Amino acid sequence: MKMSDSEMRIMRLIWENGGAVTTAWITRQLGETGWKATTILTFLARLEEKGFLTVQKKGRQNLYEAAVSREEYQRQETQSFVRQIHGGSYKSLFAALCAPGELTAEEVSELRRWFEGGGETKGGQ
Amino acid sequence: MKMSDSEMRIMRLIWENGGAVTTAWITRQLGETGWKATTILTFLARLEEKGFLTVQKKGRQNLYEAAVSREEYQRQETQSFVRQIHGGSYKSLFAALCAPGELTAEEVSELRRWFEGGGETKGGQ
DNA sequence: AAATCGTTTTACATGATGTAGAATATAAAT
DNA sequence: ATTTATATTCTACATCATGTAAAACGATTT
Repeated sequence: MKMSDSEMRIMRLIWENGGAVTTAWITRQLGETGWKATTILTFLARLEEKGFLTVQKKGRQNLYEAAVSREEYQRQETQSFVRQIHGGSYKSLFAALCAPGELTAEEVSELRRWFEGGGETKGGQ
Repeated sequence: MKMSDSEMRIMRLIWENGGAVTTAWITRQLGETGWKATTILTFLARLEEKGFLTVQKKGRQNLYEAAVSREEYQRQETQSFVRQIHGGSYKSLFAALCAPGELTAEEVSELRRWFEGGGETKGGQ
């Protein structure tokens, strides 16, 4: 299941926040988008249908919480991306990354260092 | 510009073949799909509109040729993928790749070897 | 009882995709 | 030259995802 750009924007907020959030809170964060309240609720409902959020009621309000972590989602998407675009070949992926102009020399050496260290990372986005 | 699954299937054939191909040739390769001739021609026309193919006429037949190499397309898609899913962070991408169960130990060491060799590859997908 | 507020339903336009018949142009056969 | 076969282009349409939000509903506060 994939999320649309708008849905992703909402998920990013929830992921960053960490815990459960109310519609009001989300709406506040999304102030600059100009999205109407019902529009936001539509996105939230779809995120729930798709299994990315769980909803629980507190009085008449909804509390939303991530059902899938950002890391988990990124893993899934990365896997499916490598399959789709690179025919499942990680070599192909790395070749694309290492094409001139893709990664800076610094990023490459960071990658190499990281590789030599056994690939343990928690940082990054 | 993105290509759909069906379009991609056709592009793969053309990329693998290398040179310019006729509709007849493509149709032959796609025998098992059961796609009607006009369906295939629709996909080809869309690929041209999107700038992935060039067409030239030879008599009343069309000759199609890739306008974008597979590598170029993969680079583009990889870039846009990292931006979209990993917020532009390569570290995030690597973290996703190295999550337990993503790459086999063998794949990791193959990648390391490849990396140490300077990242020159023609193989892979 | 009425007004308010948060949520759920329903609606709809737009664009991508898969699918292919109809129409057209053109080369081949008679 | 006329008919026929064939390749291509046009046109069409159903389905799905997405963005957008009004209408309806239910609980609560006034």
